[in-house]
Amino acid sequence: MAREKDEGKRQAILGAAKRLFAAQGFNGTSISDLARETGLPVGSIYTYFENKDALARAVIEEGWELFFSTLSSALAAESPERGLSLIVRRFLPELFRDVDLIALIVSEGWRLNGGYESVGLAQKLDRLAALVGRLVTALAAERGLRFDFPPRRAMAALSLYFLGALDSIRLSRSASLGFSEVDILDFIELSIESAFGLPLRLSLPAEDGPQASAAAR
Amino acid sequence: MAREKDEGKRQAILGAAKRLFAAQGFNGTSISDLARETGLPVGSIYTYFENKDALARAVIEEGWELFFSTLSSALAAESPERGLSLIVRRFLPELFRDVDLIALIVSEGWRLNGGYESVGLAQKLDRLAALVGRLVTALAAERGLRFDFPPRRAMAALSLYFLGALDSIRLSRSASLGFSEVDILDFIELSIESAFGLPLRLSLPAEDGPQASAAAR
Amino acid sequence: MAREKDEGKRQAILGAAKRLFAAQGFNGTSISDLARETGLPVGSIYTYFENKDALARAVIEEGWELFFSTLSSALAAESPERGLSLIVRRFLPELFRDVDLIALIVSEGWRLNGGYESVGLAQKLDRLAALVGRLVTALAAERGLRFDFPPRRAMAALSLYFLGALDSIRLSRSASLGFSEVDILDFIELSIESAFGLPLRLSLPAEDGPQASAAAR
Amino acid sequence: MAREKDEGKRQAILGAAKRLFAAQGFNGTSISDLARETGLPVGSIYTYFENKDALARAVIEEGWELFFSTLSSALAAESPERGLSLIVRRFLPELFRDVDLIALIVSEGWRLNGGYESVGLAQKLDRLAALVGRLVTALAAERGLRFDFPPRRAMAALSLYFLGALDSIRLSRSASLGFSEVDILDFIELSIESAFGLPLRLSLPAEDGPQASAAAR
DNA sequence: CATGAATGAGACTTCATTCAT
DNA sequence: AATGAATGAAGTCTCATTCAT
Repeated sequence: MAREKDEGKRQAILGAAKRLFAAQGFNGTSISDLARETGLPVGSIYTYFENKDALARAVIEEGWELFFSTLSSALAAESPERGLSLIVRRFLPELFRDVDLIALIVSEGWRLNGGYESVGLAQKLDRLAALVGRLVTALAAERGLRFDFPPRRAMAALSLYFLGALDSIRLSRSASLGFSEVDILDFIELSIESAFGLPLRLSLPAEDGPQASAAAR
Repeated sequence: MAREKDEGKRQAILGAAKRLFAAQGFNGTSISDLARETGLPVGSIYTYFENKDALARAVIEEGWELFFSTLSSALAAESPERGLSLIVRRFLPELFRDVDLIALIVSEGWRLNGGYESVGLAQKLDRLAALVGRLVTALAAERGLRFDFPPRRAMAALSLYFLGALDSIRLSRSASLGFSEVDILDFIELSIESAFGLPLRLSLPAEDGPQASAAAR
Repeated sequence: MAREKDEGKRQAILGAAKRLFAAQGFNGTSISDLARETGLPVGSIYTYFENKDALARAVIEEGWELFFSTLSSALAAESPERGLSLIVRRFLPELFRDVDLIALIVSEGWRLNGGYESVGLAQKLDRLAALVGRLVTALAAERGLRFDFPPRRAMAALSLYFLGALDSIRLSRSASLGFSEVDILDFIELSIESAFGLPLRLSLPAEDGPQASAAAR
Repeated sequence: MAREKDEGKRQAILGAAKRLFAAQGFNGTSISDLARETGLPVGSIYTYFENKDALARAVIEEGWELFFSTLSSALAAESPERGLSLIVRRFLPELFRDVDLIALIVSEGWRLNGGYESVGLAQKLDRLAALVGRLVTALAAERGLRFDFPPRRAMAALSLYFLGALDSIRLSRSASLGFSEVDILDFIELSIESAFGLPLRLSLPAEDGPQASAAAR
């Protein structure tokens, strides 16, 4: 038999693409950029991905899959409270390391052949909203709170916080704007605490505080 | 004789660039696209702008200038309360018509030769933050509230809300995500009301209510 | 005003394309081949033709137009007899200098985007058949001959002779097959003479005999 | 163990090549096309043929060999009259099923590395001409006719009819030109009959008349 | 021998920018 | 100043052929 497709190379390409697409945009990144970055010859990129569009879609798809599966499994066996803590203190910081990936989805996704539909964004967000929605509802019930948010507004809020956090962090990283990731996280935490009337901070063991994620960059 | 460097043409180019850069990205828009869109010959673009980068910078610069001067003058003579109302119900919806321009600034701005520095983003945001900060502080004082937000976190919050709203709206427009601009605005309003304990809705004359922003798209 | 599109360059490209497409096939001819052949930079080819397909279509279109208009005007004011002589002794030899053009139409035309339809071949042949048909009918009438050829078969015969002559000449030029253009012409002449019972040879002034066309290549 | 260089695979490749080269041209057919068409891996093509050129030469060579041997054996034991009938009514229609193969020879053959020489076209045509020439001479002698055709012109005539028929049929198949294969065959038959003053039609047993060729397409 | 991943030359095409007119 | 043809670098992608497995 001949050589098998080298998964390592595939991942290398995917990684380089994630980095460069996010950094320079889809149109601003050339296949030769990817070749140079990975050390592979141009032709090899096409051994692993049908074309540039397909590569971008794969970046988005696999990035999302990782993100979502990490999130769900993280929340699986936790109490609502701890779940929310986890999201803010563990999951978001981790996610923020891949901030550029989400930027890619948001700012370039629809430019791909076929637009957002081809990336299945609506469906992805629905799943995400459902996941977080369940958590919030459970927590509210537990606390005896009643949110009269219609689902539309809940999704809007979720989207605003999520995208806002991501973009703010991206911005704060590439320009010096006077605030950093920690400030964003603190603000999110504060918002949640005041919305639910509970101190998230206390419910988390100390092992990996906000400082860590702040130090990440 | 009459005119040298016809300002009308300059504006036409600027307008086309704003539209096309935002719609197709900086790299996805060619000078011929701009020529076709404006009806001007290719060469004329270079009469008014040194090159593509300079054009993008001008788009951002003038877009921002307009945005900022509109905002400041809108807030100039108003009471803090009305100021906040105005921002949410008048200014933001108007801003959201140019949502793509801000996206351009955020997602492509730093890609320009020289990065955000050449665009002066930090400085721009500082001015914006100061403006809103004054408003909020005044309002808080008036209401007897005490925010212990350090300026860093205040800016983070502002950035999160601002960018989050913009991106969410952008997203909701290009994909069908189950929520729309009105939901975003409603959520922002609610957040402010609950933060300051005041009903924004009431403080605004009826002429242009939330329906307007809903109808906007 | 800027430079005007240089018709000379356009013709140079067209000529090179005619030659090279016919010689190496459409797929076998690269744009750089054309650039090298014309001495123009690659980009300039695209100033004059939208793309390779459009160039091929133009080659065919303009070649045909020239061919057909030459033919019709040549026949306009002639008696049927002289018309037939002209075709065989003047027109065909001239046409045979562009033998490669017809080969291009026949062997590559349908490979173009859109096939023969996009080239309008059927219509072209109809016009040609009508033109020759009128001539033949007139001649037959004059001579008291009655051809019971249904139009289908007449077109078939025309096509066979026409394409057969062209391909034979092409072949005899690129390989050494033991016969040449003159032999083809002689045979055609003989066929016509025996079909109509008239000596074509006599009816033509001597100025430009078969030798000339033979010497042409 | 059983087989080295499986002849079946070789034939599969050859068949696919004949089909695809004729349909899409030599340059328009990729080795992967052949691999896909045959179900063989790319590498195997190179096990059976040194390279693409060699494959094309083999296609032509073997196609011609088959054609020629079929023709000679068909004519071997026949009277000249029946021989001619056979050619027109049996052999040509059969040949016309592989019209694209001859087109390949004619239009692409000389493009191969080395031109027609490497394919031996001149020699092939000589053999063909000799074969048909013998037949015609015999027939003429039998009928007491005297053709003063020099061999050059005879070959020219043969070539014209042969190539003309092939190209006309090809053309009539890919475009809708108002005539079809039957018309071509009828015209050839008529030409022969009038040249030799004999009715071909009658000399052939009924089993496979002109209808067959009509039905052929 | 069989396989198909690897490779890099080269195909078509676009485009920012210049500059003759 | 106005125009748009000219240009060549660079982009995406294909492909014949090789060669590790």
